[in-house]
Amino acid sequence: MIGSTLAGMPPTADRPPAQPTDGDDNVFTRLPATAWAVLGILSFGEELTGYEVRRWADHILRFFYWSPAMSQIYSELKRLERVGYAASRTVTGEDTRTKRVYAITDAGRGALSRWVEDAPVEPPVLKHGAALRVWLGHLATPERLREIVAQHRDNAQRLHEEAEYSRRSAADVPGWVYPELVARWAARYYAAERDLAEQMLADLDELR
Amino acid sequence: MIGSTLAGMPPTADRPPAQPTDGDDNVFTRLPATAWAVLGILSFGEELTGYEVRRWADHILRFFYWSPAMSQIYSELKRLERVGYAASRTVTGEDTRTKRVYAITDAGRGALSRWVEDAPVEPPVLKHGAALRVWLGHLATPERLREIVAQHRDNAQRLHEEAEYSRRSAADVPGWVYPELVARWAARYYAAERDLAEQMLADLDELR
DNA sequence: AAGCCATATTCCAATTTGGAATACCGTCGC
DNA sequence: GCGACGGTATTCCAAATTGGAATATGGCTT
Repeated sequence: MIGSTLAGMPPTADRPPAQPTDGDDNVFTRLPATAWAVLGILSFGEELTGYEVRRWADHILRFFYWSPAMSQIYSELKRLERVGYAASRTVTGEDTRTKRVYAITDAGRGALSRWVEDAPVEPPVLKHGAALRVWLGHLATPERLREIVAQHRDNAQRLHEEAEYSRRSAADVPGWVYPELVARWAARYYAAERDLAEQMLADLDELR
Repeated sequence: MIGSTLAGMPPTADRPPAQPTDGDDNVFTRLPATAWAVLGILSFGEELTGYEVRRWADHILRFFYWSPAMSQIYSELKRLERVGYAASRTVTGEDTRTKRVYAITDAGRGALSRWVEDAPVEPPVLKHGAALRVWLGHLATPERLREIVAQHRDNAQRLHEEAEYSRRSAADVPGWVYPELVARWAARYYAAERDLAEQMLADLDELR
């Protein structure tokens, strides 16, 4: 028993529990991608309220990254301020109600740059409900299956158009080459998604 | 004040808080998609341990839905058993160690069928780290940006091949038409993803 | 003035994730 | 036959993340 507890022990016993890893990055740079996304919105230079950050995310980010939860945006902003990557001040116009606006700091810009440059390239996270349900096709009627895929195709088409619209808006703003580029990518992505759905429909029809 | 509390009240006040909605589905059918995914794996008929469920997920599901966390699989299995959609028994071969295997129940199959048939078609959830970073291209060197996208392209190519392999395996199993169909879809999806990355690279080059 | 919509923020309960920890078993080399 | 290693099997815990309700306030209509 004593032998086994000693021998079976993985080599964790001699490590400190928290493990601040390399000297390069301190604890603060270990932020979830969502934090970087929020900071990224701020990196375009404007002072924004949490509400406005959300709208930006709704306009552009949603095509390729995460649909925002209000609560999370606000908590991320607080965290970013806590680690010094963002600074906030309250704005109190006399007739407008007081609100808190956030801006990126130099430290924040530096850290964000480092993240963009250095973070490992991870495969995208995909949760494709329509595909999941076709996978379970043996439990549904062929008609319903078609409907699901057709509706997904229509969703993709709509998103394609919205991304295209977003691309055109970005094209008007000087210095927004990269947002425009990504919007173009997104437009193509959703067009592909639509075509894939169409092919899936054809495959489903062939099954009968 | 009294007037406002009455008038400003959204129409929630007269509803019971839990809201079991329609007579059709009871509280139990309100499960997260992950639960349905796990139940879906069981719906192919075999008795599986949590560990085996995970391997199935790794083989097929990961291409279009969620990469599994062990802990979650086990807790989902427990929940599925609690609501009567799965049943478990312990297996104790004399030389093998005891383990717990789960199987889908009739109630589970019925509920899963209803979910596949009736659940609303929601747009896929996408978290595309590479796109996020290109969007922040103004903070990185063009070289590094290229590297990120190129690496993403290679990832996509690899996933394309793996999905293709998965498709071929599924083709051998009788009754796996739908898994095969979805694997084919996944293979195409990752091929498209690879091509989109290639186009993005071309766009990046044009920028200079 | 009432009602509604957009702005702005907070709170809470779940869900979901990631990963460490803990076993046990087979086998391969020695 | 024993020690190391890798695959099987499960549990636990701390965070991260989500969704949505709740709470305001200002501005615009009607």
